[in-house]
Amino acid sequence: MARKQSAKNSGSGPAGVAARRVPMRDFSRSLPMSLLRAREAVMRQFRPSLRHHELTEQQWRILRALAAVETIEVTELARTAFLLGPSLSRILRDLEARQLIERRVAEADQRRAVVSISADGLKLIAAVAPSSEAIYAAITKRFGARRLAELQEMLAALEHSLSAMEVAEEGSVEADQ
Amino acid sequence: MARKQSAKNSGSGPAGVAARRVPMRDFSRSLPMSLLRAREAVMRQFRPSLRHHELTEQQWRILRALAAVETIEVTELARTAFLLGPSLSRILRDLEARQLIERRVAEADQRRAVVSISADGLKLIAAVAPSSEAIYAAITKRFGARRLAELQEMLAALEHSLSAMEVAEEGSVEADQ
DNA sequence: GGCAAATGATTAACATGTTAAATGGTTAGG
DNA sequence: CCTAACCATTTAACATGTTAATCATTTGCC
Repeated sequence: MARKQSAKNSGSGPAGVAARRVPMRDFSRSLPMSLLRAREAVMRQFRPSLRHHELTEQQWRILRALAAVETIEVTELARTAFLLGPSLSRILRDLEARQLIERRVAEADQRRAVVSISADGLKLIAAVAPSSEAIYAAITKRFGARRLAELQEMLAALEHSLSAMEVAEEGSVEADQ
Repeated sequence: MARKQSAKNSGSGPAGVAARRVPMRDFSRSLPMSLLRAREAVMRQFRPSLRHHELTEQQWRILRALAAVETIEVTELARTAFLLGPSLSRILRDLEARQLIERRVAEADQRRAVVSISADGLKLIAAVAPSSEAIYAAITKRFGARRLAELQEMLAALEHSLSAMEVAEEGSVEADQ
C-alpha cells in the first residue's frame, strides 16, 4: 500500500492543481461501482468452470433460458437472457454452428425466428450444472442464505424504483430533478 | 432432433418436455442476473448524460479516479477504476489523444507510466459533474438514502465474503462437494 | 557484471456491449 | 391493391471485456 507519491502541490504533473477540487463523492463508493465489483466477485467464481466447457457467461445464460422452455422467439429470448439484439444475434449464430441450438422461422410471421435447445445443448447443460450448482451453494453458504435473499430483494426493489424513473434526455443537462 | 413446435405453446406445455428437466434454479433469479439487471437499471440513468459529453462509462471512471489524485501509475489506476490492463491501455491512448490526460514515464522505473489529468480533463469533469450528481441524488431520493447505504453495505460484504473464497480450478469439474 | 526470472505495460485475438443503419417481412390507409 | 409506416432481426462500426503473448525493463542471484 505504500505508494511512492513524489507529489507535493508543486511537483510534476500539470502545473497549478488548485482547480482540482470538484465536489463529487468518492466514485469508488458509488452505486454503479459497488454493483460492478460485487458482480465481478461472483462471476469470478463461475468463469473457470464455464471456460472449461468452452462457454462464455452469455452463452451459458442463453442455454439456460432455452432449457426452461420448449421454444422461444429471439426478441423474447433477448429479454429473458438480458442481452441486446446484436449480441444475441451473434451468439445464436455461433451456438447454431456448434449445434447446441436449433433455429427456424415462425410460420405465422416470417420475420420472427424461433429458437430451441438441441440434444447436445441439453447434454452440455447437464455437464455444467453440477459444478455450477456447487459454486452457487458455496456462495450461498458463505454469505448466508437469508442474507442473500435479502440482498436479492433489495436489488429487485432498486430495479423497480428506477424503472419508473424517466431518463434525462440530452439537450437539457440540468433539467432533471 | 425431431422436436414439436406446435403453435403458441411457448410457455410450459405438458407435451414433450420430459427430457428437458435439468435441476437448476430459475436463472433469472440468480445472483449474477440480479446484480446485472440492477446495475443496468442504474447505468441507464447516467449514460445519456455521459454520452452528451462524448464519454463512455469507463472513460468517466478513469477521469474521476484521476481527479482524486495528483498522479497515479497505470497499475494502480487499473485497480482504482476497476479496469483490466488492456482496456485501460486503449482508453488511456484515446484520452491522451483528446488531451484529457497526460502521461509520462516514471523516472525511477522506466517500465512504469505515470498518469495525471489535464486542465481540459478537469474542465470536462466540472461540466459533467452537476448532472451526474443530480441523477445520483434522484436515485438516492427515490430508493431511500438509508436503504441505499444498507444495500451498499451488503454488496461490500458479499465482495468480502467471496474474496476469501478460492476459485475452483479447471481439470476437476466434479470434485466439489 | 551477467543472465534468467519477474514485472509493468502494451499488443493481439476474439467475444460482447452499444448505438445506428440496413434488410426483409407485415400491417394499415388511401 | 399499393405503398408508406411499422416491426423483427441482422449487419456495421466502434468501445470494452477477457485471456494470452509480446516487449522492454528491472531485479535476484551467482
